[in-house]
Amino acid sequence: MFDKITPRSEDYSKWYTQVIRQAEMADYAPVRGCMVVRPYGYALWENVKEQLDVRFKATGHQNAAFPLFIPMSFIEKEAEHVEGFKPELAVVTHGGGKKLEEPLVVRPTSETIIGYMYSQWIQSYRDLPVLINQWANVVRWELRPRLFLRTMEFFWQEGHTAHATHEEAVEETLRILDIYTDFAVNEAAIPVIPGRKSESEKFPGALTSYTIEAMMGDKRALQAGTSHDLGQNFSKVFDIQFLDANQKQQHCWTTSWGVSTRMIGAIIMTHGDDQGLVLPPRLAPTQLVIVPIVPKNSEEARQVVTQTVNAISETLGDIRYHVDDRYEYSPGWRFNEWELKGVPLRIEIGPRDIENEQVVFARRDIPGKEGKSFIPIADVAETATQMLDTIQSDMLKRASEFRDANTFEPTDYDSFKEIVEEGFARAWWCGNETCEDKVKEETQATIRCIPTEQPDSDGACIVCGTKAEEITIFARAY
RNA sequence: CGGGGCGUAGCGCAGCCCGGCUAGCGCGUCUGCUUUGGGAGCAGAAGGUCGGAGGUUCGAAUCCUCUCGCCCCGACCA
Repeated sequence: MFDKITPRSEDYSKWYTQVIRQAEMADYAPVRGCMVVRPYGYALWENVKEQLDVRFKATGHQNAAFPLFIPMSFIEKEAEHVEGFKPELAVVTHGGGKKLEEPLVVRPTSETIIGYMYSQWIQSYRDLPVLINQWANVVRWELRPRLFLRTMEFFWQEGHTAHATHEEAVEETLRILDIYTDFAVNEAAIPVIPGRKSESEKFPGALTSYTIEAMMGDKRALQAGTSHDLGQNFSKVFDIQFLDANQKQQHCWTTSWGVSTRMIGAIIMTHGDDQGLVLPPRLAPTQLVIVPIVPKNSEEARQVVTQTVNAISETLGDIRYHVDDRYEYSPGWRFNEWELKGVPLRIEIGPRDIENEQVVFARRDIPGKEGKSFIPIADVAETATQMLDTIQSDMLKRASEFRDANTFEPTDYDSFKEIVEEGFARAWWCGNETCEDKVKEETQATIRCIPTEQPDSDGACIVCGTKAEEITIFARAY
């Protein structure tokens, strides 16, 4: 049933896979590169979905569903888009036993088919903006899959909007980036850096791509969400036009944005430790687990424990709790199981506690004795609610400190090259692609983003030394 | 596609180099008894087309040929 988990320091990648499988988040499917999201992993994903969905709806978006299949010719319409996605397409050539007239692409993303529909739905400036999101699965033929981070089929939300002006589209793109940042920081307890992608890293077909970048436990970067200003690139090839108030035909300005099941991977790698998962209380499927401890030879003691557990449970209100009364497993076994699964808070209740009218609280984010405390039975509900909040904010604090401690500001290229192996490098960049390529070639690090927040001053490019206007985050990425 | 590793019980592995009795071990499962405050103990039991095909041989998990699949590391990527 259980194996000792490989410590992160020994082999981070092994640790990651073992945690996912042993905590029953996901399993490998019989098809290469595909995964099965198991109930525990899916419950976490549902909480992610819910929190994002609430935010989308609060900003006027509606959900809809578009087809899984896209005519090949659609993908080929936008030059950069084809070039970017062609290598990773899954293509259906046969259907119903016959060769198809035109091959169908299994959607890798839906700008094209949604753009096609928008061209039919939008006639007038009065139809704008169109603000639609879809929760869907998409397929990209990845060469090197990794559970949650990069699977051939993955689940995500993709928002697609159309606007009358570029200003509005930019505003929308940045509004979503704010939503993603807010979600990552306040729900997932992941500190992220919002910013702009470089030309070479942007979405194929976009004018500008924005991203939130996070640092994982092995100090590598992970793109946790993206929001794209598509300009008029898609509206021109799909003919999404409207008549403005001055009776002039104009092309729409469109955006697209997405967060995927990769977010689960980000949560695992930001917070997990050598005991397993550590889930942020706000997203954890189970926030609190109660582990009753009973002696088998005393029916009476057993009943007292059960009654106390029941009484406490009734006071817990909105807390997502679970009582683990599998007495066939020893208490130690159950403790370890819930630690592996990352449940933020555990309550232990045995006869000894009941005598003292108290219970034991154990915080998942502080392993061992330091995370344990005795709480009077009467105060359980109130303390649990407070402690979950504390755990949530402590997790964010810890992750932020870790990131900051591993973010460096090198001043010359030699130290930059060393430092970028060890974490994030914040450095000036002249904006020139040759400098970007040189870094990539010599260090494997890429430009993760040009942060939205910039200092007032100018500087010298870390690579070529010429005048640079923007501070840039370089790092090795997933 | 290049480099590496692995397919033997539900899971993890040994056996293979050097062919030979009935294919082992650990975990899990089932039964019984004892246990329960950090992954319980004892006793018993069930569980196998050795990834697939072909070949060599009196005899193949083991040797040869072909084949399928998966994992890890690189190039591509949310």
